[in-house]
Amino acid sequence: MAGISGGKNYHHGDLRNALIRAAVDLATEGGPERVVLREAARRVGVSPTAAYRHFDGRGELLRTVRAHARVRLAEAMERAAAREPGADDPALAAERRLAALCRGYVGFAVEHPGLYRAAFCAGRPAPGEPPVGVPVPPEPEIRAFTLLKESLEALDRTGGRRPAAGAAAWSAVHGLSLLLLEGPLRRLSARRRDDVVETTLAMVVSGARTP
Amino acid sequence: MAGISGGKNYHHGDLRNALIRAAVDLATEGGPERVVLREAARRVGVSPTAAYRHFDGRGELLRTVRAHARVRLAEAMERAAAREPGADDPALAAERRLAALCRGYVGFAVEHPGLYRAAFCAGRPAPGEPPVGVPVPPEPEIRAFTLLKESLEALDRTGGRRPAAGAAAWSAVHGLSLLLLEGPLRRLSARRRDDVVETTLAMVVSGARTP
DNA sequence: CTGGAATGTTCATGCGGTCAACATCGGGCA
DNA sequence: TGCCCGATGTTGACCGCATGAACATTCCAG
Repeated sequence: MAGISGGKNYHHGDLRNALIRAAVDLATEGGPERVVLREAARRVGVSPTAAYRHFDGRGELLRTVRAHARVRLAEAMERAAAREPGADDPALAAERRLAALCRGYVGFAVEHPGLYRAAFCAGRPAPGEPPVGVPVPPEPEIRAFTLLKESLEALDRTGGRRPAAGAAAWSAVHGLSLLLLEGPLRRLSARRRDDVVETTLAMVVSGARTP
Repeated sequence: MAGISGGKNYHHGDLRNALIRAAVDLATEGGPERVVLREAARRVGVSPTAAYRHFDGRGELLRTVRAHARVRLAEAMERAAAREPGADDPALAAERRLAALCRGYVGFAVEHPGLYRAAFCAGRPAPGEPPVGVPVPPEPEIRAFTLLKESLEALDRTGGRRPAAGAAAWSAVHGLSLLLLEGPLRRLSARRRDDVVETTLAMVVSGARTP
């Protein structure tokens, strides 16, 4: 057992998790492209190749970080929705929840740009890393999307809804986040940014309602 | 003059443009991360460092490709809008144009994934490339966005419109494109993809209209 | 106790970005 | 006309990164 014994000298004891933590830190600091195997190893105080005992390579390390980031994103969305006051009218409540989830989504992206970008980085090989030949394995459901879908289904029960509205809503918040983070909408003042966010949310909600 | 004389031996004659062409090809094939200085030079048949006589480094080469890609994107949008039949009702015509522009946008992204991603890649340094210290210079207007804005202004003249609706519309098409390209919406059948696109477009149009 | 399985380390290869020093070419000025 | 300088390429070298092979160190099961 790796138990509480912690770090010996030669054998780290919990290298895998230590590397993940370091990699998540790196992603938080500079996004997925900053997740560099050697740097993670360095931070943990171990030789670069040691990581290969726990990961297939940089790709798998990055995928692990991505999974972590997706969980954090979903948590942020749920927190935002939980803060939202309820409403007597179920239709109104459904709308509010949808908007709150979206706000949580964009808020997470703005507050943790690197992590957010890591959450959706493709497994695309970076230059210097040979491309994988294997077909991409099916990915697990992304909770952030599930939340949006469920929220839209709730709206559904209170009125008409367009099919595929979930993807449309997701497109809007995802695109907005990226434009704010690294696109031409970056360096918007917080005030103007909120305007854009609210306008987009209104679009999402009204777009989901029109049948 | 570099004239028609073309390629001597030692002096290429038009290296800059040849490199740009090669780099655009690379981006078309594999997106911005495939734009590798050494490879571009290789394709042109020149030594890697020769590129430094014409570009500040990989970063500038990539920025040049990005500018090119943005122009191509705008052209695709305008072509799509031009194909759209007019309408007697100016309001209807405006809606149609907006939808057509968006369709052109997403269509370009789907048809030229690499180039599209290159169009919006941040100047973020790739690993192996030291980060630039200089503050990012202001970027020129992006024509794709201008087109959307103008289209929304036209809609405006025929009815109410929310402020910042341009950014909202852009967010939707941009996010949709990325989700289709490298996000969880990739490997959707063409049929389902069209469904999602149309639903998103409906969201954009209806969202722009509600005051 | 002890030997094999785990887990790290060292060494080496190959690719990419970039810089400095050197080679070539071509056109303008004496 | 002829030569020299600046523009344009080339070589060679350095550094970081991803990875794989071979070797070292521990630890635990038998």
